[in-house]
Amino acid sequence: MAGLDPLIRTLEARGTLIPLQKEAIARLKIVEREYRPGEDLIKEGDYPRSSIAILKGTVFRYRIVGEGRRQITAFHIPGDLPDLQALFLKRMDHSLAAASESVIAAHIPHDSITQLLDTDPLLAQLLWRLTLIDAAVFREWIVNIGRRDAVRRTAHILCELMFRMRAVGLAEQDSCKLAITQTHLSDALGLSLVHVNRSLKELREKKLISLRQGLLTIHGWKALVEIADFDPAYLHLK
Amino acid sequence: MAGLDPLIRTLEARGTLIPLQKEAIARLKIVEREYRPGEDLIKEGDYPRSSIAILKGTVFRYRIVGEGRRQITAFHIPGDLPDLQALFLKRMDHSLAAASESVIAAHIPHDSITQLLDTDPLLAQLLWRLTLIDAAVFREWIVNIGRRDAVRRTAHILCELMFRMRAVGLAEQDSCKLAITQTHLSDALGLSLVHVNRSLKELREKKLISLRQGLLTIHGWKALVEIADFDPAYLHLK
DNA sequence: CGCGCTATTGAGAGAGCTCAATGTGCGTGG
DNA sequence: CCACGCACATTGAGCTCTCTCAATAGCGCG
Repeated sequence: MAGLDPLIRTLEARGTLIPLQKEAIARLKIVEREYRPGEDLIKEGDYPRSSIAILKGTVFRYRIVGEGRRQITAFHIPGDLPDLQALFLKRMDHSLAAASESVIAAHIPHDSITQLLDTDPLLAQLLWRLTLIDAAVFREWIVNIGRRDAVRRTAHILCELMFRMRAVGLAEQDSCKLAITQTHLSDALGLSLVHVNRSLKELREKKLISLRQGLLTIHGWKALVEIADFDPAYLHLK
Repeated sequence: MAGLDPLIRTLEARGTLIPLQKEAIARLKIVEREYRPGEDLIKEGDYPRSSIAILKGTVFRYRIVGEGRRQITAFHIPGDLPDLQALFLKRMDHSLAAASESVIAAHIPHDSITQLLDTDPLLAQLLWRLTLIDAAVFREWIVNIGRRDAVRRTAHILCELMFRMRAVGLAEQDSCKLAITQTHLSDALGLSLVHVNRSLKELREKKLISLRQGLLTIHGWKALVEIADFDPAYLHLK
């Protein structure tokens, strides 16, 4: 029963589920699999036949461009469905990988999702909504990379991650477990590793954050939000 | 009857419509409205009660950040549904404006869209698919802004726009009408106006493109695609 | 104990930015 | 029909934010 609990929490943070729907989700036949740090869950060009729900760990989407330059386009946390779009966009146009910690993912066959959608239009709407929120986050990332300098940009992504972890009950106090390295951050922010390190240093020296060994802590939420110009409206949480 | 033809062409470029579905779309009650260059169609914070189908002209989505820095997150061309997400994400988290030419937009009440979705699950899937493709384009923009230098980045967006115009029959030969200025491009690419001008100059001097008075022409498609590292897979066209 | 991954710091180089001036085309009023 | 205003495009020049190269440090694990 515990299996898809994270997914249910994620759905409830963004919409409403009645008990019957939770039961239907809990009844889904899933295959759990563990992935090593850095391992790909799906590769660009794949045609997945099931969708993934993250149960544990951090996952990111990425594309390699030019001569090995990597751009991360999203981070995903437990409860997320990072490849739901493959339900209707058959071919993967990007890859999905486990971040610095081993990841446990539930594979849900497309067939059973489709079946669920057919019988429950409201749940279908909620899943659609989830993909729309993904898109809203992508837009915010465009804004972040396009128009904020390195320190604000770094601050913004940390605000987003903490906010999302909180929304699904994965943060306690001001801390949450986030197994991402500075290399991940640099590839997500379109910055160099060195510059991310210096931006983090600046935030650290202002006593706003600490990030080490997979633990993100925000000591000065208010000031960080101010620097980042962070407005959580785009996350469309309840 | 001519009203929503651009929308039908856009849908058919990304999925299949049977005659019955086209008729249902053609029967939708719409209100057409014209917008002056620069005018907002929708503003951040609005709660739209209808969705927009662009019939003529170029539209863009944007957000203002910090001290008036604008980031454009998408361009939209005739046939596009640039605010379809508002169907399930009630509050707009960004604005929508007409580019340099007057725009004609059809307003389709959410009620009639919802009704259509309820009675036609396949059409619902196609519209869902449309929003997923939007998201794929957002991802590509993240990659473009995050990891490509100015010239490649500029080349890439021009490839995308031309490709999309072609897909809905709005390009002839190597030219298409695109009423966007260098200011729009700079806000879309996360570059300064001056630098976009210089990037365009470089592409122009290599005899690859020309862009003036709202007409984009690509003289060296192959070389441009090469420079841009452009792969249209992310547009998920048929 | 040493390898490998991640983080940190220094320093020089460069892509892209800002400020500022000039050019160009078009619509409008006299 | 011409002068003017306005929006957009172009070019020059100096500056700065961010990058790359390179070296060092810290930590966990076999």
